[in-house]
Amino acid sequence: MPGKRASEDVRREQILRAAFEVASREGIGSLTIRAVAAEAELSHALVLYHFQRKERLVHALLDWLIETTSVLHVSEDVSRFPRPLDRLHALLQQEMARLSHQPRHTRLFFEYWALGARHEWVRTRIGAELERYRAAFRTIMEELLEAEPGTFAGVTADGLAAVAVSWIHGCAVQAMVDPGHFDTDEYLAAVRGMVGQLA
Amino acid sequence: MPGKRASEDVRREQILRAAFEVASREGIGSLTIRAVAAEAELSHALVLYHFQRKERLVHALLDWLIETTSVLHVSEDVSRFPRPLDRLHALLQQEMARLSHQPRHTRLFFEYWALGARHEWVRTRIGAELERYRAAFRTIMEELLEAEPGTFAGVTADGLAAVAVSWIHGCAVQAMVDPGHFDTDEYLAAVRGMVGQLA
DNA sequence: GTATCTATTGTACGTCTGGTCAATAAATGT
DNA sequence: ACATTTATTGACCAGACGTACAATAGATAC
Repeated sequence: MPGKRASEDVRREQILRAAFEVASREGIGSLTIRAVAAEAELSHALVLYHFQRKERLVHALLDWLIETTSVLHVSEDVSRFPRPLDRLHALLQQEMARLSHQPRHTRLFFEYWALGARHEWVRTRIGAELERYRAAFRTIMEELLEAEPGTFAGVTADGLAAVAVSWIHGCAVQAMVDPGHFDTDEYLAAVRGMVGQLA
Repeated sequence: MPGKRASEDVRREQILRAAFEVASREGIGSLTIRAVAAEAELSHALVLYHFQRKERLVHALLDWLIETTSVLHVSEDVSRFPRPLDRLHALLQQEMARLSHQPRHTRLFFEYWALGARHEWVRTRIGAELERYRAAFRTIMEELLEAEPGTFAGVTADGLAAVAVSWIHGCAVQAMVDPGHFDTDEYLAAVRGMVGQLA
């Protein structure tokens, strides 16, 4: 009674895509082996054949999510600004836009983050990814500190990077809470007002 | 075989406390009627007797969570500052400290927020609470705009309030991601640097 | 004291879950 | 051509789940 065959890689990818569909549509809590199998139009025994235990599927989905989410990248649009402050500005805008344009990825990432409270593997995996994210901001923050030493007395590049990451997350939450009212430009206008010298 | 009796109010409160313990310890996904009953040392049938369906228990827990979480309050410590900018500063610090001192409430609230993506009742309930939160910030933002009209050209009090709420959320996420490194004062020092004129 | 009400319990049912396993057929090697 | 490997499946299991319900005992009314 077996159906058509496929290579290990192809099958795993197919199953992970189905898992993403289920998880982002119905939540990680409703991510069951049978639901994934139904989404992929396979038997649930086959899902277990490729992933052994549910836990491994959940972990593999987090890896897949991180890999397929477009990572933070200091593009040319950002790096062409001569002033570090303008580069930071552009980078923040880019990241706000990116997170609000990949709402399903972002939301699922937040769900995994919540899951991390009770599962160490998830917590460390997400912690590592956030550290990478923070490190990307740290570079631009070091340039900022060097360019305007007087303005940031007693503040480290690490501290600024953490604030930037925190800002992005708060922005992402806001965009998902109130997607109708959320507008990147309007949001940045408020930021400009609050942070003054960036304007 | 029935055990000791209690009034409706006392029993409901007891069950809701047990539900909070279970939900904050093991997550909303693991919030089962039987687990709540075991936590409260009652039969699971009694939990259903008082809440009819699981869905109603989940809703009642969200109400309980919102009611028992210390709400945003402009205390005297905040309102005694003459300059609106200093009041905003103090209010942000107060809220950052509050959220990081009620980590279980805050985390559970975020879990409900994630749940809201798929359950309309949860979404509207949380939306209403966030609106209340935003409204509390709006007052101080209006005073800020009046005091320093030049600095905030084209920015509305609503926009500033949304930014403030977003900031608090980002801060809360950061505090939970990295509770060891998180320090309110250090965080605010970075904020002062970024927002310049607040210092 | 007796009857009524109601908070509480044990039990039972049907469903869904993660996981195991033997059977099967497609692919591969020889 | 035949033997071996392996991807795939349906059937099955034990446990947990939400929910329903009759039975029971504490409280209250009369």
